[in-house]
Amino acid sequence: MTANDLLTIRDMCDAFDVTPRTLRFYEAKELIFPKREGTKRLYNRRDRARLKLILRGKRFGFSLEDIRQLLDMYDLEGSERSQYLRTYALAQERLVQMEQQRDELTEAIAELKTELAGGADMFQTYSAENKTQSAA
Amino acid sequence: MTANDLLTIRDMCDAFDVTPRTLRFYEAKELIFPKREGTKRLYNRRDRARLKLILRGKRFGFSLEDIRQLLDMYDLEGSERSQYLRTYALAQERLVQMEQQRDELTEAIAELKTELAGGADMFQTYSAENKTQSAA
DNA sequence: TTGCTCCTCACGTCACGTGAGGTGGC
DNA sequence: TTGCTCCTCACGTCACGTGAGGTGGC
Repeated sequence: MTANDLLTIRDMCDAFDVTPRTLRFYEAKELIFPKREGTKRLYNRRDRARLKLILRGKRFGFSLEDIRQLLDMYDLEGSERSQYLRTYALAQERLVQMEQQRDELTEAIAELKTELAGGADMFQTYSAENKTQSAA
Repeated sequence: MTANDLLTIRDMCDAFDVTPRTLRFYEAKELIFPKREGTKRLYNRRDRARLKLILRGKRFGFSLEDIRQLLDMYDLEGSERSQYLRTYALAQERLVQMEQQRDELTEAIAELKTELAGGADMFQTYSAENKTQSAA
């Protein structure tokens, strides 16, 4: 089972493209629990699975606290059904927020493009008003 | 010139949908400079123009420090040409970043939708792996 | 006197970044 | 002994939120 060997913090950083500080921070927030060999951290297959989910949750915009609770829920292995419903509801909420965020971004992009294309810059109006006022 | 009358902090909050704390924060960061009547702040037409630009800059994803520098540039009214080029360059950079951000969001949305549609939840894989490991 | 709005600290939040200073094993 | 990697505080960052405690004018 070579897939279960232990990785150092450096290995983890290279594999998941995160900093050591990030891994230590997630541990302080009780999201991952690597073993220790003396003072050094060692990450096994389970730690890697958790980190993968953490990073995925982040991409969806969940807070670390939300992610921790979801992870804990599944560790307890309580009622599968209620867990599923809770996760589903949270995911739905997030989806709506993400779509709204995307729409706002799309709008802002269009706005900025229009200004750039028009040869106008962001502060044209302000600059003009400023002069009008000075002249008044 | 009724457009130049002075607004209280409350008026400003209502007009721009921000909190008093936000206005005081922007002032501490030297982005706006309302007059004082005793201890109370009073915002004139120019303060309003600046706030409008600040909020617009934020929508484009500029940091408050970036916005402050852009605002200062136009207050100095130096070389119009160089100012324009600088603003244009910054806007171009931001546009690229915004489009990238939008693409990432769009991807994440699609991913989350797929999972929700498949009846799978975010943690299905983890839950399954966890059991496999327990059983091993 | 009571309420309301305004004010100034100043600590808290979120997800880390960034030194400072120290240890372990090749 | 020198280097490299790892470690633990602990303060800094960004854009505010959130009380605590106090003042002014109707």
